[in-house]
Amino acid sequence: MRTSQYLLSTLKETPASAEVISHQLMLRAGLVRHLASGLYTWLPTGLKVLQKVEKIVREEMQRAGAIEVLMPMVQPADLWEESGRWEDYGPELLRLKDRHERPFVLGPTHEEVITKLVSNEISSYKQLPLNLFQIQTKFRDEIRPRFGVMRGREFIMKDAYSFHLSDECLSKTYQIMYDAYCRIFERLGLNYRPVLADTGSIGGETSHEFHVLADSGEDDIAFSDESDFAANIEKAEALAPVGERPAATQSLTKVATPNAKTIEEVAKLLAVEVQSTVKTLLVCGPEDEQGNTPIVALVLRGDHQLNEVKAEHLPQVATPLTFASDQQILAAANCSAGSIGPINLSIDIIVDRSAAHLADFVCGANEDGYHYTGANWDRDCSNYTVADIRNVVEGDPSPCGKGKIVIKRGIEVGHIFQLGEKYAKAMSCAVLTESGKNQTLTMGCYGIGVSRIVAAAIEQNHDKYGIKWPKAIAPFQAAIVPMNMHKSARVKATAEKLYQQLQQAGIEVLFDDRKERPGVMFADHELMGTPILLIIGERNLDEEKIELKNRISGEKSLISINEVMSIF
RNA sequence: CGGUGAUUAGCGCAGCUUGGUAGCGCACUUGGUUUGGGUCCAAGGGGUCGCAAGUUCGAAUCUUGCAUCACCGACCA
Repeated sequence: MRTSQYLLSTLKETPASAEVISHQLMLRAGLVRHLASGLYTWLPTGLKVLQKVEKIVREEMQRAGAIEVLMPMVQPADLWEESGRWEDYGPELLRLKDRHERPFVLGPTHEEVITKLVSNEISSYKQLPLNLFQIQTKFRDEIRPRFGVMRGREFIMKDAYSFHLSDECLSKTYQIMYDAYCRIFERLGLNYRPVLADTGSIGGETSHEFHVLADSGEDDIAFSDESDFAANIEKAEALAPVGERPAATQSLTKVATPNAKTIEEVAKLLAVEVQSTVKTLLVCGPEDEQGNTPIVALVLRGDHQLNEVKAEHLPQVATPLTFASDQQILAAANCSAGSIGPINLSIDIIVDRSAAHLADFVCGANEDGYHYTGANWDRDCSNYTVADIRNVVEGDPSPCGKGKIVIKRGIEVGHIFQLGEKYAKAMSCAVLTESGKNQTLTMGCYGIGVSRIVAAAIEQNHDKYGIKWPKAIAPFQAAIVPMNMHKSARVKATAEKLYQQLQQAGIEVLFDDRKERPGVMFADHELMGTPILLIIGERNLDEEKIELKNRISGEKSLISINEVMSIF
């Protein structure tokens, strides 16, 4: 490709709306352009990268035995009513009507369509197991699209769905997909980790996320510093403190804490450690038959944070987690937020394992402006249950039993689930078994955020000059950068000849034939992250040499023109 | 959805307080200059100032409404 016939579209200035580095560089290097909130056009260079990612994903999926299909992005609403997700999915599901006023959705995912397809096409156990995948545009009407293509509303995803007669068979395919995902991210050249994950609204038991490690990631991942353990913080278990709870030594005392509302203020006022206080959060429980919403108290140690996902798994807590309103707090605790405590509270009380291990702690007195000191479980408050409802923090013992927790940020680029029968049951996806019995299938589903990978790769591979693409996904393998070609016939002839040679060898090379100053060319190619620059100048031509510059290592070397082909 | 802020040339911004010919830098075009790290000089093209209504002789500027975009959003018990 010659730059004179290409759309480079590099920018010197960073558009103001780009927050994270990958978004800024994708705009500056001419990979994408913003169209509307969460919607992006892929320019030629960006599309090349996207297609390389797709190619690797496709090859590895095929190698793992999955077969490619392509399903519509627009899907009839009745499919979603059949699965129950028309109600469950919420406003992220974009709903629309055709000219006949028939309701449709823009597919945020394709469980319904694939399950329908398989239930129509497959009727015998002999046709199983089956693993189908597609690379398709998805649409999710995100509350808050951000970070460019990292969290866009429209995005490209590889999604695969496997169908089985037994859970053993599903587990086997799940493991094959797990291994395939590892190969994919290795081939992409990314620093990634598989981590244990919550199955979320999709349901099912076993689930792993694949994260690219980067400070700008939106997820917190808990690692063990001594083992391979890694889990999304949503899922990482906080173990109960070891040993017996210390005995009570203080008596319960009500103290005035005027204007001290936050844990920090109360702890400071009473001159105690934040760790020896508890905070009490009031949340809504599931509605009963009369339409009343019970209020539930969640008690945490003062320095800990509530884990919403863990809380939502409790039967007493409504999903999605909803905090009690000021009126509900007043009705349930007879005080305002800031003075709530578990003692003499006549609602369900769920205490985190760490908070339940405290003795002589400080808590709200359910009276505005007062707290208790010297509070003790069982003696002062006995009507409670204990559960794991907090986020793990750095230094906690790892739930695997080895080492301590370390927390890093990650970008979720893959997620694999064992779905079970949820969709197969709802959509009557069954086959006849060997014994002639009708049996509902069990399913797995496996996603990779293809467009997000492009952004994640940049987050992990850049410097102050621009992108440093991993070799496997660089838009061009090399660029020819001639110095003052329009003045030097020798430089021009050498560049043209080299361009021919590289092209004939099937190497993707960008020939910078613009009449630009060297600095402009260097800056553009470094911004675009081309791994190898072939710099041709009068300076080295007498020795029949050109200069080689490696974008990743920054190394420069001289190489004989005849040897150029050998480096690819 | 709530809070905050923004919207003026392709991009980054000034002008608005105090209403009166719409500006700067980058990018773009032309000519010259320079040529191994984002040259310099000169001339030029490009705008219904987000949309609508109002106030006014006159609105980018004041008022109201709407739209779009961005940032923040249990963390408080």
